[in-house]
Amino acid sequence: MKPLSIGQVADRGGIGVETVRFYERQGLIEEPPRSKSGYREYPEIIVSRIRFIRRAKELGFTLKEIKELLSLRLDPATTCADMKSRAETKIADIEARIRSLRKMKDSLVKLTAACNDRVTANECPILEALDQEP
Amino acid sequence: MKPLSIGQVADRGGIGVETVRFYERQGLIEEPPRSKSGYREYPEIIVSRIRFIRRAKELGFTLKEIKELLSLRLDPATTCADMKSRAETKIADIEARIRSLRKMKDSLVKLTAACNDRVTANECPILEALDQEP
DNA sequence: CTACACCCTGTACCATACTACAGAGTCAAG
DNA sequence: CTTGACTCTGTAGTATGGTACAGGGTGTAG
Repeated sequence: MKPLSIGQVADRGGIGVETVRFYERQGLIEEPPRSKSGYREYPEIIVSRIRFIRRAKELGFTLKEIKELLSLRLDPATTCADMKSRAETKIADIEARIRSLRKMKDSLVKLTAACNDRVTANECPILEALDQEP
Repeated sequence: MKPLSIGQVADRGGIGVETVRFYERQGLIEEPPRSKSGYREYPEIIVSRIRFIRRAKELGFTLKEIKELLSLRLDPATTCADMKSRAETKIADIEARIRSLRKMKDSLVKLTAACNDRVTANECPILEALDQEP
């Protein structure tokens, strides 16, 4: 089991070398031991750690939240219920963002529909709407 | 029609004084004339300009996009169809973001459902999923 | 032995949309 | 005339998630 260089870790994790160092600075991955010349020497396990980070990012977690998830994972007192609760909070969060985006979309759809009604007129309903009183 | 001070403009527009200056630096509002002591003196119309910015932001446009909308508005060659096309691009954009969020949500919902199935087990399906191979 | 890829630290930079000063000048009320 | 609120410029900081050097040292293949 030879230790991995930072470049090998980056490749296997599907991220950049700079990003690995960035995650280290952010406390998402711990500082690995160094070779006598100062090179970082990673155990294989770090790759799954990076995969964890990537998957969690895909699920909408921020790096700050992922840091918490990672420390939860290491804590033997963490229960499945703890993780579930985090996931549920994030679900609520995502739902709120979806609702907000849907509101934007609905307004825009209404405005473009109004455009269709008066293709010939010079005044544009979109510009008019944007000038409305609060 | 007395000119408005930057503070009055900020109050009426519902934004901060620093933000008014920031918008000026960003080219979203033009530089107003100055009093003999160097104070900015705004015409009333600037307030609707700021309202325009605020409403467009609420619709999901970035400041950069809003800057374009504002210059389109001033250009007499701009047609309602131009505005409609911008709005449609933004709608597509918002829909993509909604789809992406929904994907995240679905994955999280599945994971929390898996949690329910094995409340007694020690291993957590969420942590397991995050450790999966790419 | 030389070339070239890789690694090191530290710092600065990208976009986004502000926000917060410092240090100075101005305006209006009492 | 003083006091306090307001304004000025310019710069720097906030959060987010990286990316890009510069200017060195290291490791290995031919």
